[in-house]
Amino acid sequence: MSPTSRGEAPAATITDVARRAGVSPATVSRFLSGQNVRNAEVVWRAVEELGYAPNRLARSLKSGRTRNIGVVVPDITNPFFGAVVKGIESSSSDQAYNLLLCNTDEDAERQDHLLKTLVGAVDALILAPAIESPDAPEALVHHRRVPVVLLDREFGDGERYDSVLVDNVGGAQQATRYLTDLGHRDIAVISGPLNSTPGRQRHEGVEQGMRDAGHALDPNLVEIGDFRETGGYLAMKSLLARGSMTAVFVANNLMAAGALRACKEVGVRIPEQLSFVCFDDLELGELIEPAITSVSRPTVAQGVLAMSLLLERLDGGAADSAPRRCVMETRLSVRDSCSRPPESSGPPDHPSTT
Amino acid sequence: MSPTSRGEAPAATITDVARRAGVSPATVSRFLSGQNVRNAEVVWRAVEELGYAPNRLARSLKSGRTRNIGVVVPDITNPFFGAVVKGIESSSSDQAYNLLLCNTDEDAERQDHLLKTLVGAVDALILAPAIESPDAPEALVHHRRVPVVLLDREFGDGERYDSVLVDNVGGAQQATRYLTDLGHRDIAVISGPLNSTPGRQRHEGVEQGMRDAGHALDPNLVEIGDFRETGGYLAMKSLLARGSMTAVFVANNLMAAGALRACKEVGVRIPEQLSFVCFDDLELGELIEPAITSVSRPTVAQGVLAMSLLLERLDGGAADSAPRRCVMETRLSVRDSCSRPPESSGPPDHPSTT
DNA sequence: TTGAAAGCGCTAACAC
DNA sequence: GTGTTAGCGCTTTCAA
Repeated sequence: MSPTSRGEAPAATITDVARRAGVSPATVSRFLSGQNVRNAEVVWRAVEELGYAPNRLARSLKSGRTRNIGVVVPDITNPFFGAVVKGIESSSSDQAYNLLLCNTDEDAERQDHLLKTLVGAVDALILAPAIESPDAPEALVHHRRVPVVLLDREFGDGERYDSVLVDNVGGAQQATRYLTDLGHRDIAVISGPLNSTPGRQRHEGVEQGMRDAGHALDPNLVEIGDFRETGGYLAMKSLLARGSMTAVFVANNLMAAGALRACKEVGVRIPEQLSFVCFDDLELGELIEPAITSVSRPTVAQGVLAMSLLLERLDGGAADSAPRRCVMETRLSVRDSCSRPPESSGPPDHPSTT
Repeated sequence: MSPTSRGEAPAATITDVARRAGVSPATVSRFLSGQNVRNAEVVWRAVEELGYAPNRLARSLKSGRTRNIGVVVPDITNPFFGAVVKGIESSSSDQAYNLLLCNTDEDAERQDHLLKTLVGAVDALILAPAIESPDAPEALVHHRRVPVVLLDREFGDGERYDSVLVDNVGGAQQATRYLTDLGHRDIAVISGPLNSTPGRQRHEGVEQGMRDAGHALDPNLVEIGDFRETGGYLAMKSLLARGSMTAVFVANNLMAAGALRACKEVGVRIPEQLSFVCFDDLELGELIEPAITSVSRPTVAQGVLAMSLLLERLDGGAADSAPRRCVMETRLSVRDSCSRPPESSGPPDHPSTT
């Protein structure tokens, strides 16, 4: 009663091939792994005729290696991670590794679950931890034998893994100084979660930048977001309702999109009424009016680097060397979203009334 | 000479647990699968103490099932597919399936390679084929036993798989009629590859819409793009150089972004000089000036549906029923990128000179 | 060069 | 309820 008899044959095994070729399974195995075999011709034909493909599961069980690499990111729809993944992909495919791409949705619990199921299914891991993870997740600690590269974010307990990071402090600091140089002093910040590496470091960068100019961050002009669009929107709404800033720094692209939406909704004109800088380039950045000045960083290159660190641990000799920490540089891309503060806020260097 | 001795112990096996608990491996296996066991307490403790986790490879080899689902998309950075993946994820996690997300980069060869390595590693597949695939890839045909759901695109040889699609013809047609109703007649089209389902169908929809209004598509105003940003940019550039259209329909979001960039570069004002419609909403759509009128469609919901079709084949009873073809509706989201054509192009209903 | 045999870790009969 | 046994498909000693 099966629809058609063709296509229903269970996949051919190495034994089937061996039988057909009149040799032992061992010989077929050797042939497949490129060793010299007397009847290579015959074996090859048997393989072809049966459409034989080795069972990866069995192979992995035997060898202990899966040739899979797990890639765990908090949000695959964030263009930043999308670009990183492209970088990872581009340098993994040649190496005959498969990528298991997974999304944690910034959820530590989900991440833990994911890692648990991933261990055993992958030979190595590239992990951009969810923001809520202060320490390495249990699943990771338990299985130290899998090489791990941390991406974009670290754990509080630190330097036990290879990592690929960017100079968050420097980037945010440079952006802030750009604003102070324009004459801004009342600068608002929409930061990311301070328990995440980029959230904390970018915040520090802003503080640093303010200090450089002899100012201090007004606690009343600080908002903490969640690195997501809605967080940025709400934070900006809140700032606009109560704040008196002339400029704002937003800690990532998604929140920046939300913040811009809030500005648009309220009718705040950028840069006339408010100067706007953010960390990370915005998707479709050139179409947005005005083009947003932002802290740019390598994205694809971060992925490529992460992958090459991993490959060194896997194939190369660097298996047991000390963890490496790579920090990549940022660059301020000046566009059209910043100007000098409106005159009304008083000449920066002559404190008038207060 | 190993750095530390701790953490180097090979992962505990079921036999280790059995030994420690003083029972047989089979008993441990039964305990783990929820059967009643006399010394459950003891076994449980042994599991805990050893930090035992079953080897998924061995388990899969035995059972023949991996509890992995492959998701293959042409471009993970396309927000459309990002949203679809979110939908897929949301309905898969509860079901204890892992997602292996893969990117083909619209490359048929890469896709074929991917599918080949995926077979055996997954129990099922959700596939949005690369545009170049006229027929089902060999890897798929060879392994009919894996349930497949086609997403967004079909193969030329058709209805052998479940599929989740949208009404491309209807959506494009509606958008076109919206333009003709506004009085446009010289409507340009930037289509996707005509050998892909959405490319062809959306093109047909435009032709249909033109016919409805008693017009015909001017071959001189048709460009074929590749569904990517650059393709849209180049096509628009080309149109602007030679065309005399008053409106343009762009077949997807990425090309629309490119086309808009081209317009901006050349200084064409939308909608005053050119009305603009596209298929698929644009990322950050609300921030773009003007907001672009587009054909919206379910995205997350498409993912959810695809996953539920798959789960029915996997767990449910529908294993052998006929393939189902689900076509979801689109909706025209009217925004600010269209207006009546400039007067100069002549009154639509009074053919003046010709 | 090749075949026989053992075993990777787990589960499912089958007997007790 | 439990232990024994066999085997999933493959690779890899070990002899020949």
